[in-house]
Amino acid sequence: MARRTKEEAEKTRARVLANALSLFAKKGYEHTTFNDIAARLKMTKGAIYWHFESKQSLLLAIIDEMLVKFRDLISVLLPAGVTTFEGLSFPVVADMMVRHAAYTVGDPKMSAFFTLVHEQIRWSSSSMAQMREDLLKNSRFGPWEAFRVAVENDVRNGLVRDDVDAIQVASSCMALWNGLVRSRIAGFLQCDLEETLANAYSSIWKSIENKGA
Amino acid sequence: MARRTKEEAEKTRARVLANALSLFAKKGYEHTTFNDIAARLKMTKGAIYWHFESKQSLLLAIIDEMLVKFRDLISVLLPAGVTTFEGLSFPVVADMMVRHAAYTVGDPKMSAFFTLVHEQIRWSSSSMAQMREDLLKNSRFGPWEAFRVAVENDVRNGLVRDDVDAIQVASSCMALWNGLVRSRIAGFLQCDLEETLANAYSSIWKSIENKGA
DNA sequence: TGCTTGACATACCTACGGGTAGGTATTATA
DNA sequence: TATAATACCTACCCGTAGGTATGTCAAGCA
Repeated sequence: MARRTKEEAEKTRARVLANALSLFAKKGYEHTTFNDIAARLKMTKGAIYWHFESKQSLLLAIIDEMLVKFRDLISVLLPAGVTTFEGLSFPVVADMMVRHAAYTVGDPKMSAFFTLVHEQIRWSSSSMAQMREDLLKNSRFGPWEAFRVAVENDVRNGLVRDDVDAIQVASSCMALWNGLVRSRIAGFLQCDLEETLANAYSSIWKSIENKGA
Repeated sequence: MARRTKEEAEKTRARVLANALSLFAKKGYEHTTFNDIAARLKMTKGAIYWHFESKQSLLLAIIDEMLVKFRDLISVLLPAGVTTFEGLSFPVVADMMVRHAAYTVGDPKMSAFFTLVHEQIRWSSSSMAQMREDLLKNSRFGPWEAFRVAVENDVRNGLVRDDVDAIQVASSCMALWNGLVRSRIAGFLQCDLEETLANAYSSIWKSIENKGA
């Protein structure tokens, strides 16, 4: 076989990205070789090296692609007309995060990405330092900040008691989210994700809301 | 150097176990070589192979050792005179798990083990299947079951509303525990672990307790 | 005292995985 | 239509890590 047309090549690149994500998520980043990916695509290692200069740059391309998808999803989840997390109230953010969880486990690419990032990459490796930073900013701090800001807003507006620590609440909410989504994707969760998460967030809300107001 | 006495050899074995755990937790199981461990102990690879027939059997020995420690800890955490989880109430189990968390992050070996198990081992590998099973039974299902049984007891005794789903509550409690302890060990947690976990469990308790009783 | 065995050290084998050099046929381009 | 760039394939290099075979010397025992 020989040279393909430009759009065919673009398709090939996309197939490499998709199949690499799926394999990385299933077998682990370090235990997936270019030969594995190539075999699945009925191609050779060299072909992949033509599209991506190194294994790490392939991973980076996957992450970049998914972060775009991630940001798109966030903006879809925001209430109509709203473009930032600023000014939202806790129940709104909580509801967003419940739908976020539902979408994440429902979309194969998203749940593969979640698995990849949370279970199949050794972030402690020094070569991953930069990537780790980027991801941390985008995917972890985003929602965490949203919860924190929401609680702070609610305290200011008298909706939440002023002895409540926003950082504690945000940390708990994210721990719940990550923990439940993880168990769900790993197949351990014995109950309904959306319902469980919504109930848990509702418990937290009831315990922090200012009932005097 | 040549042959050591029997007790010296036993000490050597223990040092291998301790240093391997520490290195596995820091660099990852697969990225720690026998040479790494040996170098730290000022020994050679061959010496380690004398004590452990393979890398996996070394890991297994570490896990076995820590699971014993784990079980000891559980029995220490149980109220005086109590030997099983049966018959306990939710607040008691929650308090145990808060202290469990505090102990885990406070003990270097325990937190290294937690990191190893949760972040530095690719459980999806087929060779890990058996080990995964064992661990699942011991460390994950244990506390989860404790929470579930406690809620069921409380429902039976009228302490908790009978529309509460014990499985949902147990899953949320474990997600919180794992998520918060993880962030804490990874250095992300911006608030006090014990206080945050206790507050979160308290929120859950308030939302499920039978206030009519 | 002498032989065996235990507790290592040394040197090696082998497989594998990331990456590269060079070829090749096609396709875009002038 | 000649030429260059493209989209791959084939064959290879090389470092590394798990594992092994063998050497060595003191401890322990008869």
